[in-house]
Amino acid sequence: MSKSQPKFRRTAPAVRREALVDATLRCLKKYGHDGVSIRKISAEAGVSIGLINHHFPSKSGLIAETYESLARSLRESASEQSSGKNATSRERLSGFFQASFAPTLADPELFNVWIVFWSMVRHSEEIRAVHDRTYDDYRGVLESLLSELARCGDAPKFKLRQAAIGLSALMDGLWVELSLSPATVKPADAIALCEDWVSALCAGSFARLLK
Amino acid sequence: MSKSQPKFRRTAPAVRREALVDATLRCLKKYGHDGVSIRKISAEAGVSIGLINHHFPSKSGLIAETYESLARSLRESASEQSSGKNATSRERLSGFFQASFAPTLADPELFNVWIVFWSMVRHSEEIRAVHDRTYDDYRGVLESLLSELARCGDAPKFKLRQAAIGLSALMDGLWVELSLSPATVKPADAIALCEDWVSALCAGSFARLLK
DNA sequence: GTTGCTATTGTACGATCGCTCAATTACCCT
DNA sequence: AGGGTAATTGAGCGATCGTACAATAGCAAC
Repeated sequence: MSKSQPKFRRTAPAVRREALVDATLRCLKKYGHDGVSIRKISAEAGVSIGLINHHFPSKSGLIAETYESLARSLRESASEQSSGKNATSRERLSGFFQASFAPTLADPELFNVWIVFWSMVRHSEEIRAVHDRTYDDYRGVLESLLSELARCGDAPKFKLRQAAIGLSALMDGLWVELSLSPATVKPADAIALCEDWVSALCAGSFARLLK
Repeated sequence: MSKSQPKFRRTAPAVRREALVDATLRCLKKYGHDGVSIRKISAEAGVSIGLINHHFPSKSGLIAETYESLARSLRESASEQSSGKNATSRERLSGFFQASFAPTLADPELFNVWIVFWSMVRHSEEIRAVHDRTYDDYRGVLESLLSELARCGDAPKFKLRQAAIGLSALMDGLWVELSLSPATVKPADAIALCEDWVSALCAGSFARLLK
């Protein structure tokens, strides 16, 4: 009966915070909205109930940080597939679509996590701030990809921001349908619809987007 | 001190159930996910805690019926604006867009209600059944509107189902963005993007949708 | 006026919730 | 080796949750 094992291990706050954020993400995937629970998250992380409030001011603070972390992770995953050096702007967009609707990102579990964040935007100031930043960044990525189209002469001049709003809406909507109705909508359908949308943009078929 | 007022009034089950469904909808609008509470709903309806479980087998049964009721209501609202007798198929689609993004339907409160339903699709069999039925109906309305386009010769032959999936995704996504980022996306933008999408469809610019 | 049916009430129960805080103890530093 | 720091624990608080169930009472039928 020697004291071979310490009861717990002290960890640098930054590391612990990240571990708690990871556990939160796993909980949201597993339980959906019911996963937003200090008790479930601490159990998932293998720590005591009290530790979370030592590292985070409140539950919503932890959720907000998880939102921020996941958004960054997804943005990086999708972006790295659209950053080929020797690719045309159109090919980069295709890569972005492929990555966005690959099983890793178009995952029903991830959708459920996102739903939890969306449901908190209206009532939590912290979450809304993260959402606004996240959505700006996302639209910015799309604007950047679309602006290359116009610059390379592949498309007529169009209203960049409105186009990005439209494309992000199309992608978001397809992502929702993929997650909620996987039997009806397939990833290949989603990609085809996005490709067609870009083709129509290049063809100048979106009259109200031209300038 | 005469017993002028009865303590409560007995009501036909069908009427009471409808009143409870209405109260549930008001609660979801007010409190979002926190509104999914027997106590809050019964307070909103002005009845006792126990009455709900007398008329509904469980909480999720009540939510499912509220989902069904709201979906029907929204579908009817949007459809009646697209049923002009002396309208072209294109005009009917425009009416559908106008109605769908009017303040009454593109309401952040309604979005929050919808989010609650979406968040329950994965873990509740009852809710999933309602979702599947609802989404089929919605896509059916769009397919019907789009099929007129082709029939009237306003558009080349295209894959009806895929087109409906694409248009419903675009509309859903725009509806999400309108609700979550009302400062960035305006109803007029949403309508314009939908109109452009239909125009591109009529122009045959969606190569992957043609057949 | 009386009876019967049942819609309705409201208490009770056990579970879970977020958060607090004093006690504990792992680990770095000298 | 031993002391100081602070990461960690876990019991406890008050609140809320969904559901069960026995008691109550509105209302229609006779």
